Amino acid sequence: MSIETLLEAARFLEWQAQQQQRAREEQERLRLEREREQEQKKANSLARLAHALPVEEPRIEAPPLPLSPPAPPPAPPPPLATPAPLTVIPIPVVTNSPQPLPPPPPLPPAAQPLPLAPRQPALVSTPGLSIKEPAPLPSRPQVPTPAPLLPDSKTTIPPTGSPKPLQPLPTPILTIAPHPGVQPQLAPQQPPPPTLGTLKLAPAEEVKSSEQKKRPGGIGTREVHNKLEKNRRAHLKECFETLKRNIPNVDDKKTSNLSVLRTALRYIQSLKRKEKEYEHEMERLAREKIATQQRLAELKHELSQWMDVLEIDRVLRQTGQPEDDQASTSTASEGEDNIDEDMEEDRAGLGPPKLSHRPHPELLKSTLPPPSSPAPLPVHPHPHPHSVALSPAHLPVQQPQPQQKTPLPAPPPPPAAPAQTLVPAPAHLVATAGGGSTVIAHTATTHASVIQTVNHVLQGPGGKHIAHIAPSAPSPAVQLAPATPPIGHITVHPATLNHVAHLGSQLPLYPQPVAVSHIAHTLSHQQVNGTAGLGPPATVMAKPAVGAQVVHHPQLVGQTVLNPVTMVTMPSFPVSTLKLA
DNA sequence: CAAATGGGGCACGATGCG
DNA sequence: CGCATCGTGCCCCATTTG
Repeated sequence: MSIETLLEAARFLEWQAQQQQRAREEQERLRLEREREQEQKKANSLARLAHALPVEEPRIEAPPLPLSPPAPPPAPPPPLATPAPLTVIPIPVVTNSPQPLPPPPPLPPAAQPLPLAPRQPALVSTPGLSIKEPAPLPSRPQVPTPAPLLPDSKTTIPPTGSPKPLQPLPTPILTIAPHPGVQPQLAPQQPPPPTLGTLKLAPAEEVKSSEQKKRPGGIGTREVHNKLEKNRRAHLKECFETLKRNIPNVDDKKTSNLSVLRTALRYIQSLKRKEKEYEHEMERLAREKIATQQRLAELKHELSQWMDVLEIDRVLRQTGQPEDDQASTSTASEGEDNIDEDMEEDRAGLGPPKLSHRPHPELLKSTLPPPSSPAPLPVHPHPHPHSVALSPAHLPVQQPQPQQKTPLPAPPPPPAAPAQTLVPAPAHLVATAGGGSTVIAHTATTHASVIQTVNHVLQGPGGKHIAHIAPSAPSPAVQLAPATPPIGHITVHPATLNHVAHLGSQLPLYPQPVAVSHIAHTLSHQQVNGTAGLGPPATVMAKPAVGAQVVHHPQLVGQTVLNPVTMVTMPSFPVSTLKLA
């Protein structure tokens, strides 16, 4: 026999088994009905019922049981495989055979089957059989092939010697079916078969019969239940596998279900911890963000305030001293004129023109020799860091000299170059010295007030203005905000100082003209102080004593400086801290 | 409405395997 | 020996039936 034939046989058996099962189910139903009827009709029905049971058994037995047990041993897998499905099926075959007799042989001891057998075939089997008969018929020819296989597994079949080869199978099946304890007895021996759970009338066990009655569908109750249970376990296993796959660092093979659960538990706990950590981190970042935003808002607010003050200054200038502007511009000296022109040019190109001038009257009053100054120097307490206008103001003052008068030979080296230091550094405070020498103290931040101051200084009659800027510090002495960074630069030193320039009240005056000898630049706060950044800015301002701390600017030495200006780069400080001297 | 019935799940014991 | 698998009994719950 080829494997194919075996397979075919197996298929056939399977199909047959299915049909048999159906038939069996129907038969059982009918049987139950009959039994009821019988019970009702006959008081003695119990005994008869017992008879009936044996008859049924043979049916069931046929395919399934024999197959399952024998299957493993016989080499032919295909037939074996079939058995599994067949296990459910068996009955039909028997039923088909009009003669229940075949089954009885194994059962003979019971001897009861006889009466029942006839009934069933007549009642149940007939209808069921009638339908299914066709199937069995064809099966018969094929059956032989499978039959041998099965028989191989168990010799029990031959003994049955039933006309149908399939029948032998049933017998073994019966053996399988037995009650839990009986299972081991696979042999077609009689006792097991009767025990079939499906058969309600297990003679020996009344209790079981009652239980079985509870579940009429019962043929396969146990089997079905086993199947379901198997599925459930399979599902359970699958779930464990899934769980295992979702847990990192788990050996697929080593881990038992228990270890999987433990590992999963640990993993979940670690995840929870991480989650908490991340939450804390998020909260921290959120707080940080809020704080930063608040800081930003404060800065913006501060900025707006500065802008307001600046605006006020502008208004004051425009309204209160229009004349001064005109005067200052018109009265500039020749040299100053040139400078003015330069400044104007610069303004045009670099910054808003209007911010350039209008010193504050108070400034002039306080610092200048009162009456003489036609153009008061504005002191702008508000060093506006962002005002663009300031830088241009400086540029004209300082750059023009090299450019116009005598082009400087070479661009000064980055650190020492006056041009660089001067130009970029926004003027903050300006102190002017009469007679053309001017000292401009300025912060690193641009401020329109500086421009204005410069303009005034330059435009003032004879360039002899003295601008005094003093911080709002309690003492008259110039005090810059203590925390302010060091003074940036003193960029230009007048070629000739005819006038006294000073910063604050403490600035020493130059009683006499000073010969043009050098150009100072880039004096740091510390440098001016003579101390390494320890001294407060205010004192620095005063002490620079302008001349004392000067550094030579070879490029500018000997050049004509019409309107010498000394600019001191000062750290920006709050406007509030400054006040006009 | 109570009992019967069916489905699903859990627990236990038995068995096989590494 | 531990673990997985299987079969089975029992229980609980929802639905059906009388």
